[in-house]
Amino acid sequence: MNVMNDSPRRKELTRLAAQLFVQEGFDRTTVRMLAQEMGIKSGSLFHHFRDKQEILAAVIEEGTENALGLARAALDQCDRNPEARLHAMARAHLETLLTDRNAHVVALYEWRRLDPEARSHLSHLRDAYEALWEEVIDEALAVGLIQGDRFLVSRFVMGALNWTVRWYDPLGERSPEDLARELIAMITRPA
Amino acid sequence: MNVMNDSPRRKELTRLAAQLFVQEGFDRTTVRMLAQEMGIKSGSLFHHFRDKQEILAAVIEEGTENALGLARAALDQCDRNPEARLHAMARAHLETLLTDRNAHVVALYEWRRLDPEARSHLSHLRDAYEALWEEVIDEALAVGLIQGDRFLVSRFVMGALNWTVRWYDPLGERSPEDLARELIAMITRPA
DNA sequence: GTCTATAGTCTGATAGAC
DNA sequence: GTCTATCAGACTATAGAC
Repeated sequence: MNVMNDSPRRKELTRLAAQLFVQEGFDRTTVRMLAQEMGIKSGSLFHHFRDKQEILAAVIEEGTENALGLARAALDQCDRNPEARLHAMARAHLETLLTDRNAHVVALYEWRRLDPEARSHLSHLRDAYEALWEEVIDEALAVGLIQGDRFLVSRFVMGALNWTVRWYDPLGERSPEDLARELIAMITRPA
Repeated sequence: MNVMNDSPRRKELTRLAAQLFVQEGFDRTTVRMLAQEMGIKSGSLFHHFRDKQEILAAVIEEGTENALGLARAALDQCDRNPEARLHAMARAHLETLLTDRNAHVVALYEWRRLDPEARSHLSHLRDAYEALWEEVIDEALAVGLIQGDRFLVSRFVMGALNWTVRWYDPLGERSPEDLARELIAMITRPA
């Protein structure tokens, strides 16, 4: 058994699993469905992952790492303007969720299906991502760009963003960029 | 078989099912768990409901009807002030979601698990509820209380509200009323 | 690394007695 | 309206050959 490695094969399997978990949900996705999507038989799956739980953990880890990396990159390309930074975070977040509906969606919507050990192992990553958000929101509060309670504002903003998965139409006319701009406009006060 | 009736017994069973569906999710809730919670054996369940799907449909119907009724009642107690009406809607929505975490949560989070027939049967109810929201948001847009695209604003607001289920702590210090006030303050422009 | 074959468990649902 | 008993199928995971 070849668990806990980072082989390219495992990466690819994780990517395919993310897709199925988004389409069907974790509970309804069977190991047979996963294996078929990967072009192998269900028994072979357990050479790469100890059990189904480990597949979920791999997907969520990848999704959160990816979101964190993209958010940091987006912030690095900004100047120190709080509105630009808020916008960059919202845009990066929406692109990880909506562009090729993948691992980040699973991280958000199937978190509760993780067993306790995996959850505590991955909570650091998740906290780091949320801390980045709270940092940017603090900056916006500090200059009066937005007002209110830091905790509530960040939860409301992330809720508005995360819920887009439920109604966004990738074939429609609006881009993730459009959504980010409208959301930031909605919550910020005119200068 | 006694399906499609409105006996008090069935109402009570629906209420208990809602609770389990919220705790465990629809897929992970077995008919045996449902039966035990109701104090009967699993076979007896199918005297009240044709199948597991019908239990879900009953819960979602009840949750949406309840939310719709409470929203209408809240609006009737308002004057015509758009901000008061917005606040009343948000508060009613949060109370159905957070006060005794019940059928409305299932309606929002397990909608995709409905089979096509049930979905099309219940979509009228759902649409009526969303229409109420868009009406109130239109009123706020008309007087310049909020700005932006009607469709996007309503989706963002409902996202912020619906996501509260994931982080709200009923034992914490904030009431649904507090949340409603903060959210409306966040999105409205000073007069 | 993938296969076949299957163990062992749990699932939704039914039939018929009371 | 509830019970017991059970069916038939689906599920995760394992063992051992190649």
